Amino acid sequence: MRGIARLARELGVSTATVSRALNGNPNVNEATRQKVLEAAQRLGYAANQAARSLAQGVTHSVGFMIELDQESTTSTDYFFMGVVEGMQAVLAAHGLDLLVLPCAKSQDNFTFLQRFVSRGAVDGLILAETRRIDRRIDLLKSSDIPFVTLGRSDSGSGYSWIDLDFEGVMATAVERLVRLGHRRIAVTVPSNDANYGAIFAQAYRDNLARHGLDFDEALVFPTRRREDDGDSIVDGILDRPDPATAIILFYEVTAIGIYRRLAERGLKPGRDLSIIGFRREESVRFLMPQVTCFQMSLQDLGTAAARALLAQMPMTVRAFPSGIVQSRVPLSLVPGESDGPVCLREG
Amino acid sequence: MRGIARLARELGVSTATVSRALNGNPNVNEATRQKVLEAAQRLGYAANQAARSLAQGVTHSVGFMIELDQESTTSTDYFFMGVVEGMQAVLAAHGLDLLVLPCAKSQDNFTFLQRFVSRGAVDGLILAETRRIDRRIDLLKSSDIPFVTLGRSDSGSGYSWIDLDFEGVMATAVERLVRLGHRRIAVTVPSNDANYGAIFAQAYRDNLARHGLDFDEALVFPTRRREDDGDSIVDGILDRPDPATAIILFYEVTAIGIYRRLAERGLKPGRDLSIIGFRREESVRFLMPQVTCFQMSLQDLGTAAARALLAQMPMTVRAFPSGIVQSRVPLSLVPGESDGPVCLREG
DNA sequence: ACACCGATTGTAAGCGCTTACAATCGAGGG
DNA sequence: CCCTCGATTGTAAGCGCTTACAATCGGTGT
Repeated sequence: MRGIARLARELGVSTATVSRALNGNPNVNEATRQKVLEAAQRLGYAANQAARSLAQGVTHSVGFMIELDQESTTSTDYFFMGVVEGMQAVLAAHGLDLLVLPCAKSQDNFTFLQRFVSRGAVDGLILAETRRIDRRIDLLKSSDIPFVTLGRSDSGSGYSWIDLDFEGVMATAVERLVRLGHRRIAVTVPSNDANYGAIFAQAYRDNLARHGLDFDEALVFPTRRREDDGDSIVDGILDRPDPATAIILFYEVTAIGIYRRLAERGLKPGRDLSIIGFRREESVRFLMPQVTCFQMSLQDLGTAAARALLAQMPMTVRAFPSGIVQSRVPLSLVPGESDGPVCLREG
Repeated sequence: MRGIARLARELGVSTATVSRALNGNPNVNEATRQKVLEAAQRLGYAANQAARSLAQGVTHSVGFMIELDQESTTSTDYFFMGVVEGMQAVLAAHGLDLLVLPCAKSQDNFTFLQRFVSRGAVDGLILAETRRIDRRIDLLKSSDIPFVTLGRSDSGSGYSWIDLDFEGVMATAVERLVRLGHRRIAVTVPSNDANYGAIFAQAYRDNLARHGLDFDEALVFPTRRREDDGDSIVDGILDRPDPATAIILFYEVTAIGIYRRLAERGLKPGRDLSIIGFRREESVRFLMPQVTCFQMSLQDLGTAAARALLAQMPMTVRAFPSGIVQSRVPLSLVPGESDGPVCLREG
């Protein structure tokens, strides 16, 4: 005999009483509860997870699905750990375990997710790297499992998401540059299929318009998250009749290549070309002059996502309202020396 | 009625037959199996995880416990993603799910682990950041759950571990520097309580001895994984009667601070001070001159750990021998320009 | 024609826990 | 002193799946 039955026999009570005592059920004599807890402690007993889930119909755990991208492993990860930290803290406070579920880029992320969902392995899900069109969202919507996505998609609106405030970032960046006298502002956008690229690009257009600036397709540079697009960008910006005087980077690392190319051409970042990076990255911290960029708390992003999830989960106590949450976490500007007043030196 | 029973009724067979068909049991008529599979597919059926685990006594999942260090979140993560990728691939090929279990630095990692173990939430475990003395290892040894640690500990030897080949790295580094004429070689070691620090330091002493060099406590610098210990290191090395001419860094980022200080003193890395870094890092890729360092495949580390775990799990098919595995994954030297022949300029 | 056998399927007993419902007991009310 | 009621505990029916064991059936050997 094992498990709860053993404990029960040991104490001369029924398994029901043990179960109640362990689960904080109020219908147990306090003295009895103490005896049970003591014995459980002494025998190192912990309820079997599977049996519990089966009987209760819930797992007390939520999954955070991430995708492992062989190519950019060294980068995305760095992003997630902070986020996971925030999530974990909030979920743990509500008695939920966070399971990070890594999906290899090579396998179909839809099938991967489906397995966990249809098997009832988790009570809730958080998705990362949302696509513009993402079947996973439809899947989750049609199943009845609570979920939150990190990033918006175009898959309708009846669900919760948390995203970065790309619009706010872009508004601040453009306004800052305009104040400094810039009228021709270039931009880099991610070249992958994640939705944030489209959002970032749209925010760029919107904010140019807001300041009465013309949009020029030639000033938009798709980049990957690596430092070596500097040459084409710098040359593309400057070697034209109406060169741009500033650029906003989606990936801050791009600054490295740009700095390099500027140096080769005898130009100085901040004077001959103003540069504003988006999300602050570890590997760029040491670049001089420091890149003006935007910073955020990854932990906050995580806690926001966790809370948005909890808001949909059936539970008795909750420190915040329930329902659908759609919000953008703000980033703050970290001024550097990579931007400055437009340089009046004429080509 | 739901689950397997529904499927069974739908098909006019017993639940036992459905279960057998779904689980690849050979005692099922092939035609029947096809019908079952087709129906399951059609109805989007997948066996309930909890019920399955309860009945079988196994979960088909393994946990990878990592610790979230608020301070170094931005760094360690980057390490894990590659590792997770390797693990996931191997485990998935054996029908196991990998669950990454994040433990907040603030909570007791022993209790955290214990919960998952005693609740039977996973069939196997992989531990990261092993301490010299690590109660978790004793816990796992006394429970009967298969496990592997990333990193050695002093907790006996009857268990599997995978570690980096610190000894090999140090041997190569010292030998390289000795060949270049260096006789006074400094070292930085991590200042935390993980076991690898002690191992690295010991390997340093051993290899100095091997080449007949004296060990000097003053040339050992504890550092954290950040760039700003450069001043004290450079000054500590050079402002002494018998300055060191080379240094081996545990954390490659330390090179950034060192370069900076060297520059301030009008000195050049590779000429006035030879520098060899340990594990190659993203954020140092752009430092000039490039740091000579050691590189490894994080994926390989992950696959090695996963295989070592599988070697202990009860299973019928396995592509490699079972038993305890203790191995070190090698790193390869990436020559840069940060080291060179000892500079004969006399103080 | 009969016992026997392998292939296939069904029956039913759990796996360890939760929980609706019944049972018990002592106290307070009439 | 009997009845009702609240507090506490026990009983037992599942939760959805696996699997040992029994049952069925068509074919074989004699």
